[in-house]
Amino acid sequence: MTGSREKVADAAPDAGSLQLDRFIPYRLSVLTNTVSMVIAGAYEREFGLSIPQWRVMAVLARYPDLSAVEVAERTAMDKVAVSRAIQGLLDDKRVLRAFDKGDRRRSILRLSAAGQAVYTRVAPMALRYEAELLSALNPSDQRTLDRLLARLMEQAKSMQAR
Amino acid sequence: MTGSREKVADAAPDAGSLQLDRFIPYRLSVLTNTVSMVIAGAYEREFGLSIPQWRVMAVLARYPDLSAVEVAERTAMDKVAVSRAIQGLLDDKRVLRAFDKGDRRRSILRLSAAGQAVYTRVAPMALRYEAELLSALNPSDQRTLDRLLARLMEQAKSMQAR
DNA sequence: CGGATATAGTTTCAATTGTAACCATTAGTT
DNA sequence: AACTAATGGTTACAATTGAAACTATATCCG
Repeated sequence: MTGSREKVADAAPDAGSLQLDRFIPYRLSVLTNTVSMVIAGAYEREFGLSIPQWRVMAVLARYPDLSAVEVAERTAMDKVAVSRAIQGLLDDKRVLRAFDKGDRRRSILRLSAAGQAVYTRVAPMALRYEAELLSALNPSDQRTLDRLLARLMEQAKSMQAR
Repeated sequence: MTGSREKVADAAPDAGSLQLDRFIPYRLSVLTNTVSMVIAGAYEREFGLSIPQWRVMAVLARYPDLSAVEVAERTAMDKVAVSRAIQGLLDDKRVLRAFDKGDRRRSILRLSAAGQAVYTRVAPMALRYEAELLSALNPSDQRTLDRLLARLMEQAKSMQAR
């Protein structure tokens, strides 16, 4: 019925045959946005935390006394984003800041008691969301995902380097 | 050596043990951002196209004569983003807009000849980037990725629904 | 018909984000 | 010491994005 003659019809011939909903970068983007919105909504609702703030708290919980640039490295955020997240956390008294004796530019950051308290509640929630997402995959596929993400990240970084 | 007593040490005990760089939503986000930046930079540099504009063109190439909301559905963008992308494409004369006879609210969008010409150059470039990214995986892993993304997207949508 | 409701799309305004410029301090060089 | 360059961090400004309000048209229902 459909294709006996040429010149389009309904499904266009298409340069190199690209279909958006099969295009991996697009699918990654949609997936990430959906996941982020779900989780960010919960952080915000329950704790008044933005995603950047959450990331900063997560690294400070595990590695206290980092400087802002060290936080930036470990969160894949730029230093401006880190500065802003920290400012908010300082305002909310969830982070304490000191400055290095030997190098007075360098800040030394850690969670306050209040920050710790918040963190011990956010972290399990984050892990539950992750677990719920991954529950769509069996354990073997979960390990595979882990591996594929690592490889893709490597490759993406090398593409970025050029 | 390390763990015979409790109460911290250097690597914090951590609520439920969360490590940011092992946290899937974070890794997805970093991967997506990296990939998007690489590709968006190329679209912008070579064609003056934003990612939203590129998405709109991709669906119109394949499905001409959609309305703006139909474009929105097929690009996972909201109607404001679509409206703005289309405005830019109209300004650049890469998209033509007519209005439905029977329902004059409804627009009917398609690529102009110039838009088609651009598209036939962008699409192969997009596919090359995708191929380069995926070249980090063997064919079997590529199929697996496809499957896992589909499952995760399903699950993310169902989480969002609540 | 006339009034409420819904839909397509745009505009407006606020919040978020990115880039560049900017202090302050430290390190290197002569 | 004095000058330059580099580093840590913040600020300022522009661009992007999101949410809500708005216009126009169409539909529903009495």
